[in-house]
Amino acid sequence: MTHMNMLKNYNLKATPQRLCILEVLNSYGHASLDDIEKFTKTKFPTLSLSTIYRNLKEMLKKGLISEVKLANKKDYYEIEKESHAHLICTNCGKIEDFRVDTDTIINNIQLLTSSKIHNATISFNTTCKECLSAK
Amino acid sequence: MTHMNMLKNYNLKATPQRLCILEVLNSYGHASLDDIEKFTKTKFPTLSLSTIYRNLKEMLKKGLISEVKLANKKDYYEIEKESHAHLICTNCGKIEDFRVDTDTIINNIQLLTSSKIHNATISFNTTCKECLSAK
DNA sequence: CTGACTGCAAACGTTTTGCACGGTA
DNA sequence: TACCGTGCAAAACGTTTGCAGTCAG
Repeated sequence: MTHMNMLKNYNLKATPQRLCILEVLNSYGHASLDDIEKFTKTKFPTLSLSTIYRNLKEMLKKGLISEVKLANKKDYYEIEKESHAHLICTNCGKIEDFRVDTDTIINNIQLLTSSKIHNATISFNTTCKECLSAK
Repeated sequence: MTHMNMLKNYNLKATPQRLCILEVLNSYGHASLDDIEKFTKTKFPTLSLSTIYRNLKEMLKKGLISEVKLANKKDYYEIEKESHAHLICTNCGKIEDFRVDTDTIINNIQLLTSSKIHNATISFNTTCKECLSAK
């Protein structure tokens, strides 16, 4: 789906600024506020920080994007997609997605805790394949 | 182990302020900055915010405590303990620990990704047992 | 054409810092 | 006693807001 249509589907006007933010998120996979600011400013020198803040908030509220909070790291933003875990390389800083079958985990823990589980957030600190072989 | 000894083991002087912060973390299980400020101020009206900030930072660096970052929530702090997941009730806000066998999960993902996994961070949004039965 | 969106600047809340004093080991 | 830790006030930083002008639908 085009970013244009994504915005329309969530009832947000397709402004150049919003398209530009989605473009960063899409090409970076996971982008911090600084990433977004730097990237957008190169294409759009007048794009203001408040616009970035306002739009991230708006898109978060509508569920178009989601926020990734990691210990000892700044927050990252990503376009909403099917549930996945994050692999963070503590050596090179890279963040990768990894499909995990959360349904099985969730069912298990639901039984063990007698609670209703809505969703899971999972991340791993790693040394990635590339960093391992570089050593 | 006493809080006094915990501080000594990590080469931190056992000041009343630090003991008080550890006392909140211990009794709350998970405490936000506001929780800590409110609690400490009742026992210690002059205890300053900078002291709280400085000490949390110091204890985090030494590994005496750890930071819990949750989506749509402020940060929480907890005394470092064996690895566990967090169950967050989206109804009453309560945060509970839950022992999970991360070793099995970690071994699996290590094989699948050819990376070295150091640790896992896992949390679940839930409706807890009590909130479920209250309905 | 109209309401939603933007840029700018100012306001705001949170975290950090400098400094002089006080307390732990 | 020496040095680390504290309280206070000010500075720095990140985020939000008000407003007037602009643009997408």
